[in-house]
Amino acid sequence: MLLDAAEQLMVEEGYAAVTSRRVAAKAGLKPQLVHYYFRTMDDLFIEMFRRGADENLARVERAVGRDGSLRRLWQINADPRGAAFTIELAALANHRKAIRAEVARYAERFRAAQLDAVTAALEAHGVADQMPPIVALLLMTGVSQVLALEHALGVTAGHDATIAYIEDAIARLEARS
Amino acid sequence: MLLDAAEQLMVEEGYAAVTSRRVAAKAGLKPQLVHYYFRTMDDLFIEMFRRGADENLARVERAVGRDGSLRRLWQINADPRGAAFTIELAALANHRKAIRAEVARYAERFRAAQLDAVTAALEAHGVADQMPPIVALLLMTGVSQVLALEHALGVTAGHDATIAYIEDAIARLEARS
DNA sequence: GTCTATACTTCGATAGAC
DNA sequence: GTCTATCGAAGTATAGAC
Repeated sequence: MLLDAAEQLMVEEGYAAVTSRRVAAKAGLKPQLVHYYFRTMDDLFIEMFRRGADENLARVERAVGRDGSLRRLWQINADPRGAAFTIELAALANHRKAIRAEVARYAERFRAAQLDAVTAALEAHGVADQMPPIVALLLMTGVSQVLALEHALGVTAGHDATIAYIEDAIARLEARS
Repeated sequence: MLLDAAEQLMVEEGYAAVTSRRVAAKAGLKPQLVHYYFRTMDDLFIEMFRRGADENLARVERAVGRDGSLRRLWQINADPRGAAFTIELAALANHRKAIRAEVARYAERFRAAQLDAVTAALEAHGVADQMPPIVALLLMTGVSQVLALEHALGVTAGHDATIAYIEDAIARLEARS
């Protein structure tokens, strides 16, 4: 309950709103219980992140295990849920070193899980020599990230055209084989 | 002096560290002067953002005015300075609506300034029909953003390959005409 | 324009009863 | 495991002297 409350607070009002008092209030508990279960707020942040990261990683690995197509990978990356979560997390990691180490470790695992699928897909379509899989993955990650960030800001010019372009490119690639 | 102090604090320790007491201390002044000059902390944040945004926009417009090549645009976007600033700003905009409106307005002006240059460059190379300029711009923005964010986290796998790929792609495009 | 003084709120964290 | 009580620090903001 406390972790749920903390996650919700962070997405809705930013990491600065994740205080022992407010987290406890949202969970209907007393602030002291936050310290009872997590001792410090840093501990709570780390637990909150780990829980979400593990879920997300498992979700990607399951999806890729069933269907490692570029289309499927793009769908996973393009999912705008959690954009606010990602942004807050990046900001938080920027100046809490315990969080930063945790996020960096996760980012590498996440990247590796996706890279295998991208490599296999590009090789299957016979274009792995034209673009290194890691480059394709970073391009895909980057564009989905900027779309999510701008969407959160309310700036969406060119988004539909970009999504259409990428989906068309994937379709053309898949039609080759 | 207060705006400099605020900007530095935000980049180094996050927006939560930008308090009247700390900003004043860094500037060698009393906290009350922050309120004398900006009344509220929201006002300070907005002033701080406007100053940086105007500088940045002018810098891009100057550069594009002199040399609107894709190479030049990529260099501007790939500049990792201000990555931490961007991340904190996005997080801040996420939950302070006064800031959010300001950031959104700026994002649109910034995008427009670059779009003109990308459009002209793609047309000059005769490839504007293959990829809409707005798509090229969003791809470029996205990849430079993800590179900056990961760099801040200390995750840099594939970065060199991606930069090399993009620079090579630009070189091949420019060699056509 | 800068200072002292101050009101009021919220924060993290702990002690100790039950 | 949950409670009451509490400490000390830090936050925003204002009033008023100089």
